[in-house]
Amino acid sequence: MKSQMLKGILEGCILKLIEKETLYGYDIIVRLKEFNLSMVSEGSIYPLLHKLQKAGYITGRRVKSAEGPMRKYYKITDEGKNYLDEFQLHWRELDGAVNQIFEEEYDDNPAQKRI
Amino acid sequence: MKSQMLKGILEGCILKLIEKETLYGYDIIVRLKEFNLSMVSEGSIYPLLHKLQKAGYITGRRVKSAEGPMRKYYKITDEGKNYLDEFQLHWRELDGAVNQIFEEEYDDNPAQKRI
DNA sequence: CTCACTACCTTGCTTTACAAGTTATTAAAT
DNA sequence: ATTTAATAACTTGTAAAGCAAGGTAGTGAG
Repeated sequence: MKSQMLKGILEGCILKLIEKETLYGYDIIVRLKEFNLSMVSEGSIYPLLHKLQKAGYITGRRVKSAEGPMRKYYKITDEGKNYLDEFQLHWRELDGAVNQIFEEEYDDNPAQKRI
Repeated sequence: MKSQMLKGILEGCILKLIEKETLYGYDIIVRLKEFNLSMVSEGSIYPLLHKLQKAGYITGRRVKSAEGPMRKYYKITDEGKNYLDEFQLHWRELDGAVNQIFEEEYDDNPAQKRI
């Protein structure tokens, strides 16, 4: 997947993941990779998490881990939920517009092409 | 629509529009607005067209117009078509990933939630 | 003791997008 | 004749986004 396609969208995705369940940064990276967003790396995620926290969309708290250094768990705020709703609307608009532009023709029977 | 969601995607969209038919910059802006990509403006489009031309993905030629100054019509190249195919693959991946993350639960009957 | 995995963070760079301006042509309105 | 509006292309300066490449540190296995 190309990286420069992600601008702005990554923010919404990690906010959505945090909305579903409280997560820490490293875990978010692992999960995004599971969703085939393979290009996301720590240099993208951690600064974004700090930005979201500064904006008041998430809150973080440090928790000791038995398997490594301390984890910083993030939780979404009410403001964050509002922002996420907005993002979702914008994403749907963008998604619809781009898919409309790239819409395929029905080549197997052009005469009966659907409208 | 929010503007910062567009990074990278705008490029693919205008390349696709040029693939469908030879277009000039001003017309591309009008068409993108018709697709509800209302935030696109000249400051985004013209530099992008120059970048695409420099990369060899499109070629431009100036044509006189009866309704105003000269138009610069752009046509996609074979290289541009290859690049567009790549873009389309990447877009589908991104689209699938994001929609999976934002997938709604089937609240009306959680017990029979689809897999 | 070293290696690998986990976990967080920062610096510096490139790319992207866009607001706000400029210039110029045509046609309609004043 | 002059202003206005629409058309059409372009540039400058700025902000934002993403990421590679580094660093630091804890845990556990070999």
